[in-house]
Amino acid sequence: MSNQSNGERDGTGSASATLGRLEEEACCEGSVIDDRRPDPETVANEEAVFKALANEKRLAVVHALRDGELCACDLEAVLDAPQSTVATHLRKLRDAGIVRTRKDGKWTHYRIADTASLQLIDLAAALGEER
Amino acid sequence: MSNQSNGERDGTGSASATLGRLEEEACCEGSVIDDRRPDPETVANEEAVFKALANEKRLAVVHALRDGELCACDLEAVLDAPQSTVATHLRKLRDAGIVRTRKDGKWTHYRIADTASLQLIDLAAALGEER
DNA sequence: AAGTTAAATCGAGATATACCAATATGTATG
DNA sequence: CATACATATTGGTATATCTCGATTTAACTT
Repeated sequence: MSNQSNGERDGTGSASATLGRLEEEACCEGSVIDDRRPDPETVANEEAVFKALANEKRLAVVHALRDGELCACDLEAVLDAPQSTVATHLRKLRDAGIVRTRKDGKWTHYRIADTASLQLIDLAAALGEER
Repeated sequence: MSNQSNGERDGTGSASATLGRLEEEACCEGSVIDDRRPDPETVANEEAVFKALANEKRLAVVHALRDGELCACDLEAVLDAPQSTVATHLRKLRDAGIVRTRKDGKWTHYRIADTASLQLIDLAAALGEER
């Protein structure tokens, strides 16, 4: 596991390398920092997706939709929660682009928008197990 | 209220099934529901992972660690936030199993625990874009 | 041991999210 | 158009999470 037996030199390098002895006195360089800052827009996208899925009930909805679309009333039964609560969660999943809706008369059918969401969830489950 | 019409066939005449025409009068079956309920433990695992990543600063940390481990002080600089704030976020990532630590004297080095986390983030970014 | 630095933890106020009853909107049907 | 039903939205409260100064713990250094 750990890895990092590696031995990469931690980047202190530079002048200290010339002396070599006791160069352990440097940790925070300052040069690294700028390079490691991620693109804010990318992070915002990721955050939106993760927030949408960071909830027990919304995850249960996505799981329920794995085998095909369901109407809101079915999902209400699956979650066993008040109608307004379920509707709010569905709204958030929709806003996040995780699910799409199909209107059929007075019913609204929900389905997974992109199978990538399912991959995402499977990955998270795997990661979560080995905690 | 919730429940209400529930699953019983709405009394329009149970015989409707025999005719079959205009059988669009049924949406919530009741049979579907039980089959579609996910395993609570699985959902809990997924939720823990998604919660850990559903935060701008913690995502920035994971991104920063893509290219290799960094010490807490480096991450403090990356996030540009007070030390205690950063430490709290790192604690959460550690509790969630997203990162691991290596103690080196007075420094603590953080690294990604499992590259699956990176896949996870890439998937989320892709999903987030096409919103 | 006293002083210094890195990092973790604590405590409390600020912000966000979840929950759900009540209400509103939309769509059929009599 | 009155009624019933499916779903969406609203508003207020409960709960959770974020933030950060202050404090503590731990590992050096002199």
